[in-house]
Amino acid sequence: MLLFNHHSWPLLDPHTFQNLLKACISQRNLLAGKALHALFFKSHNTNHDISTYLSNHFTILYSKCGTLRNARSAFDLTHHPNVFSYNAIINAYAKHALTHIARQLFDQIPQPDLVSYNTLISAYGERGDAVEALGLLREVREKCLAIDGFTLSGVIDACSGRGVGLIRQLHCFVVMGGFDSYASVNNAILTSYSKEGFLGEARQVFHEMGYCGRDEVSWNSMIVACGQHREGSEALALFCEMVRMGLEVDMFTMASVLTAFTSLKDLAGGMQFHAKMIKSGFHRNSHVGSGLIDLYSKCAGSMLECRKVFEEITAPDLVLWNTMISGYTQNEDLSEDALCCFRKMQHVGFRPDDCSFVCVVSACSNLSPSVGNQVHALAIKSDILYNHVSVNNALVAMYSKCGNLQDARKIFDTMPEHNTVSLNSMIAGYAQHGLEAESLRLFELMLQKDIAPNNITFIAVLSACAHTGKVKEGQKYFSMMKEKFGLEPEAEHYSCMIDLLGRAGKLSEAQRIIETMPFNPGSTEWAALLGACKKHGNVELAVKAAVEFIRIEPYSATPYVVLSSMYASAGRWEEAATLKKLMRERGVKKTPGCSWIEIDKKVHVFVAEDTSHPMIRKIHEYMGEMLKKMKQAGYVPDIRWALMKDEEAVTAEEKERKLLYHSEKLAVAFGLICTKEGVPILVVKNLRICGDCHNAIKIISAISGREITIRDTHRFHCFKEGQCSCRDYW
DNA sequence: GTAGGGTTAG
Repeated sequence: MLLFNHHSWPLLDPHTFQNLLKACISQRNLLAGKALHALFFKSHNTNHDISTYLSNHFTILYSKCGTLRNARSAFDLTHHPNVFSYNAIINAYAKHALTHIARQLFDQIPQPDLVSYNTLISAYGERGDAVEALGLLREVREKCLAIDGFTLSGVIDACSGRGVGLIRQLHCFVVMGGFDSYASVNNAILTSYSKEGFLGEARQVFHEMGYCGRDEVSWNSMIVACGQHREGSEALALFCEMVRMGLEVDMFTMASVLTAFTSLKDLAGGMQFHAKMIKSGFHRNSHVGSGLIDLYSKCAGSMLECRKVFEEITAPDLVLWNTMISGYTQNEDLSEDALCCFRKMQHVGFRPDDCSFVCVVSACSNLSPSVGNQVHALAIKSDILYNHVSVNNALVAMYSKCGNLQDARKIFDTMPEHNTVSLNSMIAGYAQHGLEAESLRLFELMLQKDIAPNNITFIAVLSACAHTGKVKEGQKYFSMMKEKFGLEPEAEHYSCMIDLLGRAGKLSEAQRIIETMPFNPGSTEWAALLGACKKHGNVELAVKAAVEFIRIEPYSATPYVVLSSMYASAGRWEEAATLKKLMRERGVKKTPGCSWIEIDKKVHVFVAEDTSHPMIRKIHEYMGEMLKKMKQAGYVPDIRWALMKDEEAVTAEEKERKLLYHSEKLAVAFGLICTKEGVPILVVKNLRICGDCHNAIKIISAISGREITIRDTHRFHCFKEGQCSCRDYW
């Protein structure tokens, strides 16, 4: 665009120079801008006004082009920075998530104008800091500056995710102030309603905008809202309408449509759409690519496909990398790959942002605790914890999943502020560890502090009640959900209620829930009922639950295994054998039990009766000795838990020996051998802990004087001085 | 000189 050379500079009059710089700014032409900057230094321009004008505009240029360092030095060289260049540099810091520096600069502006306020509000909006954003809004009003659409969309964005009540208030404010004709404001309101789980309200905003009041962003936002609420066909209908109306369809639209397919788990539809996009070249776009990667990782579980998509992208951006990391994270077996991807991303020059950390930290929940510590250290070094509640939340969840409730609480107590997710993570952490009193106390605190609970909060609260048999409380919270907070219970809440009632022995009430719930019950609900039947020995209801379970998930071993062991316990051997035969014929395979433990940053894996570990002889010897002591302390092996192949005729002694070599016992024994007196032990298991192991480890904890924690697929069992944190209610 | 639409935690 700029054809000149520096020799022509003396001939370039200041106004032409100004115009050229303006052109650089509007076209974001960094290269030409830098050339102009070099000329500016050589020019020794004596006109003070023009010189000031130009200095200010160089700050704006660099800020817009995203080169923060250049922007800062241009800003520092400006003797009289005007409000324009202040605003530009504040925005640049905000875009780099350096809100505290943005704030410092804002405080230096002699007379901040509305744009200054808007810029800072949107910076707080980006990090969801409602308190600061609302404070600034108040200031704007006190100064009698006229609020505009930018102000409000920033404030709404900041308040998004803090409960629908706040959004309703803001919506009211918008209508009263006559801002409901601003597309941007309506778009922000629409999105906030959707994020809070209120699709109806989002839809209403969209409809009230009318065709003339909408812009492309409105359509895209509504498509995303539908996708998030699994209204995929509505999303697609909107997309078709957009095309029919001749509206511009861009990368955002494409990405939005993809979220609809993903939420519907409609892989085939998504793939067709992918094919169409290949024809139009959209598939090379990073925005669209992240939608595609999300689709393939969530619906196909195929990271291979994701990698193919990734390789097609012309200019991968940070979001694309984050989506890849998140894809690996969602697949528990690929947590290591998530970590690799995180490293690679940094290697090619991307600085991980809050999202990257959130994804990688949650992958660490499936890895050894020391990896989590390392990533935590990196987060501290990257200075990301101060600014991002989300990363702190992920750390709380990671530490509690890794069995380290103390560190989880430490982070929770030191984080700069709490939001709904923070409370959810901590409440769920306590619930998983069987500390329901702490869980419920925190929930009450949440209500006192006016932090709005959401669907996830209630899952944690209800599961805390279920884990400890607090039926009445559970029922109270279940009805509170809808009555007090307008939250519609989802399938998972019904599962919790079935679990709560079932475990407490109220089987018919649990059955009634499953029969009357407003969805078709899935395998989770039947599994909860089946588990309850096993606990309370109701074979007839168990058969019904198992049949339904198998109908939904024909290849899951759970219903077969549970039901056959129930038959065996009831002495109904023939039926137990028939079931096992059926299982074989149908090719249903039982997942082998497997436990792991980390010693000196190395993970040791044990499979039941596995003899491949180099120290296995020593472990067996140790267990033999331990068994003697255990028996003296009153341990009676519960051979019902020794699941044998039906054709094997086995003696009680053989069964006892098999029990002794269950994976969790081997891992615990290994831990006891390899660590010093008094060091707590953490073992992770891929299935639920077996009843005999539960009993045995209680006794081992007393004999060895150690704290032993087992994390199974349902919860934590923390054994100490002969007792388990679950108080045997599991 | 400033916004709202793609990825993320429980």
